Amino acid sequence: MAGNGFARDSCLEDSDFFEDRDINSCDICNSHNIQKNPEGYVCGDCGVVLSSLVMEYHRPYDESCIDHTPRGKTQIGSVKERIRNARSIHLDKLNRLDSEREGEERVKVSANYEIRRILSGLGLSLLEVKPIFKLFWKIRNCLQSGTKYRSVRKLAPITVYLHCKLNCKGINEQELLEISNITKQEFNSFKFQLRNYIPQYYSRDRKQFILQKIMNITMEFDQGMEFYHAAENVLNKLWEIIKCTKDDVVASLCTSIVALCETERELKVNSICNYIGIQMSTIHRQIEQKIFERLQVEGFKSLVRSSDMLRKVMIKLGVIEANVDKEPQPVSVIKIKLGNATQIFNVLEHIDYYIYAVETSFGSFMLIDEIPKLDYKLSNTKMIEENGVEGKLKFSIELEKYEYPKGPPAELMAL
DNA sequence: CATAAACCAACACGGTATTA
DNA sequence: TAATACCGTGTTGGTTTATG
Repeated sequence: MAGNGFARDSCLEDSDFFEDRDINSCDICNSHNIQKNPEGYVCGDCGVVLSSLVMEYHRPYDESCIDHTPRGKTQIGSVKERIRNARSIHLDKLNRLDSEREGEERVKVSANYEIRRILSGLGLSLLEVKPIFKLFWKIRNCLQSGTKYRSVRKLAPITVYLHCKLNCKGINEQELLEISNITKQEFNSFKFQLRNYIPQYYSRDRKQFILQKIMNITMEFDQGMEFYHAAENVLNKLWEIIKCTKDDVVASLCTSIVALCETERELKVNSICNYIGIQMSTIHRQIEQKIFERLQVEGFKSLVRSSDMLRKVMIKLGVIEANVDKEPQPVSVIKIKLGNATQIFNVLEHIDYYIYAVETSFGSFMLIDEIPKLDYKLSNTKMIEENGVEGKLKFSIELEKYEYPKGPPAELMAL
């Protein structure tokens, strides 16, 4: 019998031996009146509980016993015994509960191990293990058992990634995928599902993360705080237009705009892209689409060739300051066409802060940020340039006739 | 029948040859 | 060597299909 399907259970021989053993006499009085109850064998005459157990405990649970089991748990009888027992269903349940608990504990250990492995593989600080594990456990408890992302090998890298993103720490997605046991498809499809488990991921403060990147770029190219603040300004002013892409791209876009708008143009867009690890063509397309096409500024040739034009647009939008001394005053008229404005409550921001979705003449919506103090009861946008203090050019948007949004789209002149 | 996985289309992004 | 053009690949987010 021994050595059949249960060969892995090293105690099988013992249990067979036990089953066959003759328990028909009391250890003390040698009476043959032996009663069996669920807990053990009792002598019917003297009431002594016999040392022979109804069930064997193959795994010692007594502290004085040395625990040789690799999994370190107490097993309730052998498989055979559990099946034969009258209360086998109950025992089975207990056993399952027990192994479940063990499984969860094993997951905890291997998750910690895996998180450490990934962090050190990426050269990140191991101080973050605890919060990452917390996040891991939180997500895991949201996942139904049987879901494939519950496995440590898949969930751990995702959690590390999330933690870094949520805490504004740089993380290289490619490296992460390389050292972890998860495919790109799985990683991405899970990222897509994330909003169900970690809603704050989608409302996280991306700006902070991007600003960190901008700071890195500033330091890398010795640009000084002026450059940083200019890029920060670009980020804030154009946020609603440029935000729909990766954080890295937004950071490089902001710095590239500032670099292109500088009259000397010492800092090359190319080198920014190389540093961040994106392609220059990405910035090219971003500026072409997000800036020129969105604002319907005609005449974009290519990234660097159109940098003068970009500078003019930025000055007109009040994103960067005009250099009054050297700069010839802009002559060309830049038209920004906007349709009807609709007021949207922005849940992510302060309670009395509104952004406006403006339908452009080509159907899509453009969001205008940073106009919180306007009287939004008036609509039909009209952009008016104001001469503010210190010769700075500043725009405000006047909203009229909000009650009649069906009127013809207003063509706005930003002059 | 509910949920996860696979599929798909649009478009964002990256690689590279060519050009200035 | 930087800038540009072009095209292949990757990503996204919704829809359909499979599965238990």
